[in-house]
Amino acid sequence: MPDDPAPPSTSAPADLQTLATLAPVARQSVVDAVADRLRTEILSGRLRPGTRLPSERELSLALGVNRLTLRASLARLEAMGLITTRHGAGTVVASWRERAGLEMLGTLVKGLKLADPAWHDLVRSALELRRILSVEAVALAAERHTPEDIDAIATCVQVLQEHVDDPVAFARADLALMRAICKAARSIGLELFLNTFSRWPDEHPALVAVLYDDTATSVTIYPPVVEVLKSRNPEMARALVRRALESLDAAWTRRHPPPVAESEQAPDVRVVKEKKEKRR
Amino acid sequence: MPDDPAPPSTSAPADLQTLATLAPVARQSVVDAVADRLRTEILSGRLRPGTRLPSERELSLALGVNRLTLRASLARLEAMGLITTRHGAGTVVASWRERAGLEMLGTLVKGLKLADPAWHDLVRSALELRRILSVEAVALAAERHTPEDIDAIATCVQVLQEHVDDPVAFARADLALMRAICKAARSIGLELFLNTFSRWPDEHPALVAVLYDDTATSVTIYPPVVEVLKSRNPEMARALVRRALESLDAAWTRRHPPPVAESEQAPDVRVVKEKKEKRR
DNA sequence: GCATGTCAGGTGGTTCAACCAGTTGAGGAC
DNA sequence: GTCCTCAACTGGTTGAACCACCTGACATGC
Repeated sequence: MPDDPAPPSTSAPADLQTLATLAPVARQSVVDAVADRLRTEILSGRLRPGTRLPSERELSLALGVNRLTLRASLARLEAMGLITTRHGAGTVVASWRERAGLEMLGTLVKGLKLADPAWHDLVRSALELRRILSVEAVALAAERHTPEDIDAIATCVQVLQEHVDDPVAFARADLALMRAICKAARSIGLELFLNTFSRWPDEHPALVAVLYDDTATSVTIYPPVVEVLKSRNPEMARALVRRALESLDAAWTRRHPPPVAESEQAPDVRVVKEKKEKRR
Repeated sequence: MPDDPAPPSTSAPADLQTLATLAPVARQSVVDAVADRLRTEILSGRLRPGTRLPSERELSLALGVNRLTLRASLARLEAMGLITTRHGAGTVVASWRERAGLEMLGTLVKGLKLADPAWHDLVRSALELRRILSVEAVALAAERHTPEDIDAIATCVQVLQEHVDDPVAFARADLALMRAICKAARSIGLELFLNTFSRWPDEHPALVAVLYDDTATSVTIYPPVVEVLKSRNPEMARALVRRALESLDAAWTRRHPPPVAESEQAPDVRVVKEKKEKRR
């Protein structure tokens, strides 16, 4: 290993800097590996919706794993809404655009390169969702919050300001703040919605780093939000947050322009044309 | 069986009416049964977040199923974000309010009675989410739609008007319309968001019937929406849809007033007090 | 000719017993 | 006291076997 960056060869523990930089070892169970493999095949479009998978016995043989292990992978894919299994009938690839949940958004983005126009479309979509969630959560919180809620939110804002230097930590703090606002909005639905994004700092740190690449500007919008919450005026809150986030998102788009200007829609996300009303 | 409603005893096939009324037999696999059982225990609060489950060997013995069957159930619960397993360490109940996805909303509602204040809170939350989704989807669609989108949407509206008499069919058509609008909005995120609700007619028909209990009024709001879409004015679209849905939701709340007026927040959804910032 | 019932072969679902692999904490060596 | 070792847990994986279910081809009856 000639070019490795100085592995500590002493018996003394490595310094903190090294430890912090050290990415956690990517350990993947067999089940994970198989599930990832099949997931990629489906999301990339190589396995089209409606395609029938080989039987579990064949597939397990082909992949070199035990049938029960394969079954665990398939169960995971089914929970994600990527396949449908029927006892005695077989397993078919489902239409993920119609069945998968929001958590698929992060997975989809991860599977694409930065240069891909589809990547940009997905990230734009994610930003839109965040904007929608934030605007409405603040509006509802403006109506329903208690003094305790305001305290919790103010604390979160303070924590946030301490992490301007680290995008991922900033994102985590931002999401903690959003949770406090959703709690103040008294909406379990919004909280569950938020949960989808809460996992992003852990599961997609690279993506989060790109999204929060201007924490210095982001951090300026929060104090006014706290103030407008106190005013208990949902309309004013809505307008303020919308304006702030639209300006943030516009700045982000300027920093990350779509790779191909002339293509109006992403050509690489396979939109499977299907007969409408194929109900049930 | 003395009071059964006239089971057809002739050899001739039953009339269509009877067949249509016949609910599909509720078949549940062992894995489903075990997963449901544990899910209920967790969502009801009898198994608190942080509680460590018995080992798989013990639990499978106690439930009278094979360990592999139990494992399949546990895998399902983990996918739902209700538990966390660590190789060698054990399985602990997770905090579903911080981990579960949006699809848990329907499950939560299903587990409660209509008389429960918590039921009302959850349904209100669901209505809020639908309103948010619809308003923003229409606003984005107003900016980005093509003539083909308008055609598809108009067709959906037509289908919708044919199902005013059947709440569940109406809901299905309403969701098909929403999908068309989300497609016009060019937002995969909104589509995935919508997918959570798309399963409701199949998975929670009773709930859907309660939500869509005034299809006659609902159906009147759609033609203006199509018109405002054509205008390509997102602000006007936003305002129109918001006003329409707020009025619909208010009427629904008048028809279904919260069971206990004085309790400000639902006491029955166990809000587990946890130390903040228990990060990672 | 056509509708109906039967059944073999293939599918996913479940069980069994055994072993592999990671975590934890008590206890011993220093 | 600190550190290492290791036994005794935990979940993860395997193989073979059997059960439950669906499908389509085929025989049967009208």
